[in-house]
Amino acid sequence: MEKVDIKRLARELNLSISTVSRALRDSHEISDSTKKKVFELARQLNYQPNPHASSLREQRTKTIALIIPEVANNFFSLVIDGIESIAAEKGFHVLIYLTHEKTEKEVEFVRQLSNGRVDGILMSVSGLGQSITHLEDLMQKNIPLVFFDRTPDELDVPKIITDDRDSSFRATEHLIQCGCKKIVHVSILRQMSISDKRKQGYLDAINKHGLPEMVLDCSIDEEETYQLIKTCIREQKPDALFASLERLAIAAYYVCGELGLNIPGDLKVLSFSNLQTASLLNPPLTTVTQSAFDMGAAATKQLFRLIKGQEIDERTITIRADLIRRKSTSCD
Amino acid sequence: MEKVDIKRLARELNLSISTVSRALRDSHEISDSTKKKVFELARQLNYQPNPHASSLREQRTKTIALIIPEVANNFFSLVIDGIESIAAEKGFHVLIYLTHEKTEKEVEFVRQLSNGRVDGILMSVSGLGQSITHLEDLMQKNIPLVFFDRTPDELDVPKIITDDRDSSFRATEHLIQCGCKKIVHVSILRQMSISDKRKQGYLDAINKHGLPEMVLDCSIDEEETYQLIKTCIREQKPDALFASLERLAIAAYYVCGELGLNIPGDLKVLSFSNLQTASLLNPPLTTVTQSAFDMGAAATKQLFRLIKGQEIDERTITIRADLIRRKSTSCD
DNA sequence: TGTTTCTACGAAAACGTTTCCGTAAAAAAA
DNA sequence: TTTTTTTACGGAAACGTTTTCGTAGAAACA
Repeated sequence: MEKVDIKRLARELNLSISTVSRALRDSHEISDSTKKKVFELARQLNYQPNPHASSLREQRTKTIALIIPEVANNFFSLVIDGIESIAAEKGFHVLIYLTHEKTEKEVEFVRQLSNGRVDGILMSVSGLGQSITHLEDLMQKNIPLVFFDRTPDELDVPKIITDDRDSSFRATEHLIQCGCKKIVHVSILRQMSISDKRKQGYLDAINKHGLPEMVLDCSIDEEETYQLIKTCIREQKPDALFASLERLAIAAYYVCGELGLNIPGDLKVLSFSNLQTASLLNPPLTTVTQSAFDMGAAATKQLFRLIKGQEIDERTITIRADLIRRKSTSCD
Repeated sequence: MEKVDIKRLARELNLSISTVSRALRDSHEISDSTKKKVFELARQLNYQPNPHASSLREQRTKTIALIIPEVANNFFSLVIDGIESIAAEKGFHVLIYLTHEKTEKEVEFVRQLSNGRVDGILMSVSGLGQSITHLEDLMQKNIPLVFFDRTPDELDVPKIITDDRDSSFRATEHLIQCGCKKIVHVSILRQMSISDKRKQGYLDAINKHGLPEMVLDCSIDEEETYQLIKTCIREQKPDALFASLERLAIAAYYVCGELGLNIPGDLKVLSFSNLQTASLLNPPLTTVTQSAFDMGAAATKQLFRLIKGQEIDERTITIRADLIRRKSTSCD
C-alpha cells in the first residue's frame, strides 16, 4: 500500500506540494474549486499529516507531558481525568511519566523533555527538598511549566494547590469538637511542603485549643510505617488519628483490626483521601477530599495560557478541599 | 540563550554536521579523539537531540500510545503502571488517551495515530459490538497493535486476556459450595465479549449444579443501574450476587445498606475487582482479582516484539485471575 | 616506487511538512 | 489602452536529524 502524504496528493491532482498544503489548511490563497478537489482526495485516501514533520517545521507539538509520582492512586487518577478532559478538548496529546517517587527518574524525564518534545509540562514533584536544579534548568529554557499539588516552594512558578493548612485546621477542629483530647497527626515524606502545611494546620488547631502536640513521621517503607503506627497507637493511646495521606489511614485501619480497637469508639480516624469507597469502609472513613479532577483541569488550563503566551493573573490557584464527615469520627 | 543543536556543536568544534552526528552515535568511523571532544561539548551545553527531527528521519518514534476507556479505575491504573514499567525500561514514551467508553472518541484517536505519531498501540476497546472498521484500518496500515482485557473477538490480533470464563466458573462454584441456591449474575455492556465470558462461566457452573439462571443486565447509567439492582434484590430475593464489574458490587453494597440487608447473612456478594481496599470494606469483599500490572507489562512486551518485527509465538496470552475469599461470602 | 586499502571526515540528500518568495494570468484602475 | 493590483499557484528553503556517497590522506602491500 503506497504511502499517503502530501506529495502523493499533489501528484495525483497535478498540483504542487505547496498548493496542496495550503488547500488543506484552508488558505485564502487557494481557489474554492481546488480546495474541494484536495479535500475530496484527502478524505478518500484518509490522509493524515505526519505529526513529526509538522512539529519540526512549526516548532510546536500539540503535546504536553505529565510527570507524577504514581498512578495507582485515586488522587492522581482523577487528576489525569481532569487533565485529559481539557487536553482532548484542545486537540492536545498527553505523555505520561511516572517517577515512583524517585528524583533521579524525575531528573531524567525532565532532561528528555527539554528539547522540543512537548509544548509544556505539568508536574507534581517527587521527593521535595531534594535538588531542584533540573527544574531551574527547565525554567531557564522557557518551557511552559505548571505544578500542582506537590509544588516546590523555592521556585516562583504557576501552581495549583489545595488549601492544605486550612483544610487540615478545619479537620482537626472537627476532631476537637468531637471531644478528642489526644489527636495524633501521622505524616510521611517530611521534606514535602504539602506535608508541612497539613501538619501546620493540625498544630495551629491543637495549639489554639491547648491540646498536646502528637506528631508521627513515617517512612516510605510500608511495613515500617505499619509498625510505627502500631507502636504509636499502643503506647501513646491517642483518641484520634489524623492521617496526612490515604495509605496511612488504611494502615491505621489494619492496625486497629489487629489490636481489636473499635473505630470510632476507641479511636477516631480521619484522613486526606480520594477513596471512592470511603463510605463503604468499615466504618465509613471521614475524609478531607481534594477536588482532584478540578486541580488537573485547572493546571491544564493554566498551562495552555502559558503556551499561548498569555499573561496569567493568578500564579497560584488554591482549590478548596472538602471535609466529608462519616462514621469513623462520629461522636456518639 | 542560543539554541543548542547539532549545527551549534559542529560550528563550535569546527567539524561538519555529519561528523558530530556520527560521533554522538558512537560510530566507528570517527576517531576517539574527536568523539571525546564532541561528547564533552555536548555534555557542557546539555545537548538533547530534537526528537521530532529524529523521528521524521528515522521513521520511528520511541513512543507508544495507550487507549483505554477510563483511568479513575483501579484496574486500568495498575495496567498503566505495568505498561510504564516496561516502556521506561526500554526508553519509550507513552501517550495516553481516554475514550470515556465512547466509540467515536476511540475512532478519532485511532485516526490521529495512524500516521507515524507512534511506533505501536496498546488498547482496551470501548463499547464492543460496535463497528470495528477503524481497527481494521489500523491493522491494514501494519501498525503494531496489541489488545488487552477488552478485546475484539472478530479480529485476529495479539491479545492479553484474563481467564474470564474459568475464573467466573470458579467464583460461582465457590458461592455454590457456600450453599447459595439463587445466585444472580449482574453485568453491564452486554456487547462486550469479556462480559459474555464471565456470564458464560457463571452459566456453566449454574447449569452443572442444576440451579436457576438469574441474569441481570444493567445500563451504563449509574442511577438506573442502582434501581435495577435494588428491584432485583427486593423482588427476586437472591441469596448471592455475583458482580461482573467492581462498580456493580459497590452499588449492591449501597442497596443492601438501604434495604437493611446483611452481607453475607442475607446476601453474599462477590465481584470482579481490583479494589485495594476490598479487605477494609464492610464487610470485606470477596473478589476475583485480575493481575492488572502483569497484564499491562505482558501487553507492552508483546508490543515491543511486534515493533522489533519479531515473530510472536502465542498470539493470545491468558493471565490467571485469583479468587480472594473474604467475609462477604463467608459461610457461617 | 606505485598501487591498493583503510581511516576519518565532509557534502548533500532525505524524512514530510509549512511558508517565504516569486510570478503568470486575470481583474481592476488609470 | 496602459498600468496596477489581485488571484492562484509553483519553486525552494527551512525545521534538525541521519545516512548515503564521495574523497583526501595515511597506511599497507607489492
